[in-house]
Amino acid sequence: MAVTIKDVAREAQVHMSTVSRAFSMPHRLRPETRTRVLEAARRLGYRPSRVARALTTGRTHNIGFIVADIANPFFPPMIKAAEHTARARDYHLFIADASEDPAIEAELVDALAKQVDGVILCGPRIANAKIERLSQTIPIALVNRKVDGIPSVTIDVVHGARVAIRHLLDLGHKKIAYVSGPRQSWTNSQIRRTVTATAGGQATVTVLGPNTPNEDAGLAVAEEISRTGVTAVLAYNDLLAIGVMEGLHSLGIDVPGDVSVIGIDDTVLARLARPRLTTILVPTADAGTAAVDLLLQYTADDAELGTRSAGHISLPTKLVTRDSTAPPPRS
Amino acid sequence: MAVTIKDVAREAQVHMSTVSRAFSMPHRLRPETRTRVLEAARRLGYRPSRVARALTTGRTHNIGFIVADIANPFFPPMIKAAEHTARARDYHLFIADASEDPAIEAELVDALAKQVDGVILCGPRIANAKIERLSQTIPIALVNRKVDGIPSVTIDVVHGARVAIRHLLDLGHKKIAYVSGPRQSWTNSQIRRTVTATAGGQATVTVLGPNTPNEDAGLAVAEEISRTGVTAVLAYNDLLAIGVMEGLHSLGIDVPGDVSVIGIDDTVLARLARPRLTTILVPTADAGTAAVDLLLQYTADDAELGTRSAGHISLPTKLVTRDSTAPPPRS
DNA sequence: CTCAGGTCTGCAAACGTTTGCATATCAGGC
DNA sequence: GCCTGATATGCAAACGTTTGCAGACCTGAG
Repeated sequence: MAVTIKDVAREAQVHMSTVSRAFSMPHRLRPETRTRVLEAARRLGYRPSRVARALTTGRTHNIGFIVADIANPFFPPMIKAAEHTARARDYHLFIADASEDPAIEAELVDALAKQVDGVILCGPRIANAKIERLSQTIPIALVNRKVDGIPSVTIDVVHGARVAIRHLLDLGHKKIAYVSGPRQSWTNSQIRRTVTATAGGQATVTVLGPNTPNEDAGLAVAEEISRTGVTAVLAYNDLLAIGVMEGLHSLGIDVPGDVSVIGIDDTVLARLARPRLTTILVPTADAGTAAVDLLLQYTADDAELGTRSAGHISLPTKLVTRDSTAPPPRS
Repeated sequence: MAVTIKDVAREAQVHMSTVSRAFSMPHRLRPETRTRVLEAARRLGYRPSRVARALTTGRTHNIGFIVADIANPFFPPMIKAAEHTARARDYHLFIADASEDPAIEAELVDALAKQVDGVILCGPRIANAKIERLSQTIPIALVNRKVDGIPSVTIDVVHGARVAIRHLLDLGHKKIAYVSGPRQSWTNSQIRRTVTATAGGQATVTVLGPNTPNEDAGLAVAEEISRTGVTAVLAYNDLLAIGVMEGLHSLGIDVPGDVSVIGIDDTVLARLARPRLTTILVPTADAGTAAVDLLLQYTADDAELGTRSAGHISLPTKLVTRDSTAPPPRS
């Protein structure tokens, strides 16, 4: 039914293989033949079947993109950027949502493996060992996780967290809470460590969590925050931070008058929330683009010869000061 | 390198075809043989190649999902729901972002056509005629557009808009503006028509636009709003509404004191914005699920026999009253 | 014991490409 | 006019499945 290479061959009075070459190695054809073929193809509306092509070449020109939660506003800009760069390189993107579940995530990699040239794991929740095992099967690139020998783009959240905490210290806060994210998140442990290290002797740090990184969890943790008596909160992401703000508000606690709140990611929400959320800007779109390029470069290297070079890119962060932070109340 | 059906056949001492049948028609095998094959497959970690399978069966078990703008918070919940239901039916989802551009959208359908069983167009920007033409090539399902003979899920935005306008009329507004969305949006024209019809003689309606449905466009249109002297605004979506609110705010115009604002979609943003945005709830996740099911049902019908039944589903909307609407100022 | 009918499994073609190899064509040097 | 060496195109196998067809085997009835 669909028009195949054979139809074009007949139309252009050449062999299939010539048609094939007209697309994949045009310079090997006599100009005259080439245009005749291309013309015939155009007339018939021929599009090569990527499926058939994949079967012989072993390259699907597809990429799998697995995220922890599509609905988390952190991801869409990244997905969008990744899709655009992939398309510019003539690749298509499979997308899959792992629902913050390591088992689903691993299963998705396996399920996709046979029809993609590589997989990008965004904010993976699976263990390093498992990632290493999976990457023997299929090229993998990582966002927000660093594993030796595997291409990855990380975000310099250590710097971000340090700046955030310094900002709070400068304002005079002595009791700070870190509202932790998911246990399996690499970013989360990076932040936690940085927070305590940076606060040093200058402030006490309470860690609350782990939490699912959404607004509801933030709401739920607000009560605990009020009990600890801290005057400032850094949250794993904007969603949690916003939940915390709502929660505190409904407890009659003023932000930033009584408690300062800082988020991470600088999603759309941060600008919209009231008070406008002070947060750490994370270049998610750049991360998406970089991940695709890193993966493609990795797959282009010759695996047989073991010449694969796992690139690594680190993206900068910066503090965006808005209205949710202020000096602690004097008491 | 990857383990194929042949390896399993050798391991289980049967012919390839038997292995194939062990997966696709297990009941046709002697139980003993079946378990022997399945066991061998498990031991070798065999996964059938969807690519090869697609070549013979003509079914890829993939769906293309094309949206106008991934970063628009209207879409992620829909994508998420679509991906989950697709997966539950053993399908994978290609995602593509058309950047609000009809030409790109059409090109994406063509590009994807050869490796999917069908395409879902969300908020298509292409003309009906073009959609009809494309759907001869490949099964298409529509979200937020209705075309004869093509499965679609629409959202009862007519009801939503009517209720929104009545709400404004009830509050006593006499001069209302509709901040229009993209020209090619079907939803947009539905709303515009409903707004003027509902306002009837009770209020004057000014239409502002068309606009790209994002915050910046809303911001830009605020000035024009203040010039028209309207006391209430309905916007094509939450993004525009929020932009409008910001814009009005920076012009020193109070919402809802001076001007009431209503959005559409009830995205996360609506709850977060200050004042909290009155808006029309749209069940996006349901739409995603329904679209996948409609499409699969449509592709399952036998095209040769012309027995395809294009299902149509309409989803209800409702008004969510928050803080951005109030009676007009008495002057 | 034979044979019909059913159940199970092997055989090989087909799906739409790509690609190494073989063949045909051609230009140019002698 | 013949040979050499490109250059251009055809040929056919291969990629990993599925599936219609056919052969092998078995059961039970006559």
